[in-house]
Amino acid sequence: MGRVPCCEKENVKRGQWTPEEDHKLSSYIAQHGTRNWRLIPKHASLQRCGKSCRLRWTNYLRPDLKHGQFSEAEEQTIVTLHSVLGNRWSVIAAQLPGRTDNDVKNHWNTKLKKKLSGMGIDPVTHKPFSHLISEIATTLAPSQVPHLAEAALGCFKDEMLHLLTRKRMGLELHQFSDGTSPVNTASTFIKNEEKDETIQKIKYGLSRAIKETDELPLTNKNWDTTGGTSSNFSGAFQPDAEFHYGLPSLGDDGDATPWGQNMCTDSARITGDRQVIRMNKKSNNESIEDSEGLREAREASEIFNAECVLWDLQSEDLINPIV
DNA sequence: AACTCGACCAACCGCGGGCCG
DNA sequence: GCGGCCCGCGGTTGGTCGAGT
Repeated sequence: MGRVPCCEKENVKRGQWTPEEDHKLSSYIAQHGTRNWRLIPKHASLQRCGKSCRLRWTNYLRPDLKHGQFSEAEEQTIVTLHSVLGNRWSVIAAQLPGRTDNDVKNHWNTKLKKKLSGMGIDPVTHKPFSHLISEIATTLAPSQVPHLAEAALGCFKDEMLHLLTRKRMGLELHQFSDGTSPVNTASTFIKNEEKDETIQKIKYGLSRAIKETDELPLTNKNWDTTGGTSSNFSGAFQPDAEFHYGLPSLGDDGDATPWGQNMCTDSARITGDRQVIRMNKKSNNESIEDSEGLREAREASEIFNAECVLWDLQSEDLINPIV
């Protein structure tokens, strides 16, 4: 049995709200409150369904809403809470006065996810991508290991490019040690003609790293999963000096957090938001899950990651209690 | 100048839970 | 206990704008 529609679709206007409609709704709510959304459009002479009125009010017209840019503090709060709560946007928004769940969700999907990816952090688990690779690698059968490099290239391209360009970025970032954000992104430092070479280096380095790791005794294959937020993947990832890059210690000790720094890489910036999501889904489904055993690895990884978050969350920091 | 493409965000959709008769 | 209604939530879509070509 289908759900009963919230209103008759025929006589209901949809799409963008006009200033007149906004005014009608605001005036009505100012006088009568928001007791029954189904009746509000009728009483306010609006050809909208109650649901649309409720959304318009809660997401846009409410007088206590903030409409400007998210501050760095707000962004950090979102990321911190998301690492604990996941996509519970309403709970996260409750900690940010003047922000709606829709605001938070949109900001996350359009900005913060890419920001984290550009910093080499998986926005789902809030762990460095390299952590995930290392965990997957430790669970693979030797015959499966050769496929990891290719799969990882698809899934963690941003991370790899970030690692490979970090030296140059580091030089540039030092110029902004006063806390201001650098304008240029990592990609700025990669000339187009260098990219092919870079990818070849990634392939080579990753393959060698995996190969060497596979030859290690089992007890040495765990590349630090002790809960630190910096990754020791670089420890295994050093087939030669040129490939010895460490991840920054992102926010775990309260400093050196490159939060205000736009570290998105090319692939994160030039791809449309919806396409990013679809690409990620595709690569997850086709590259990782196609390889049996990798799925188990991912599940194990999720269990592991559930216990670790990037930023410690103190309950006294919260505005509203989280249930 | 025209076109394309990505970023952004408002709005929609459908589901689930709570309340009430 | 059941069904209908309302509301809140999270995922998704579509329109608009601006930058790049």
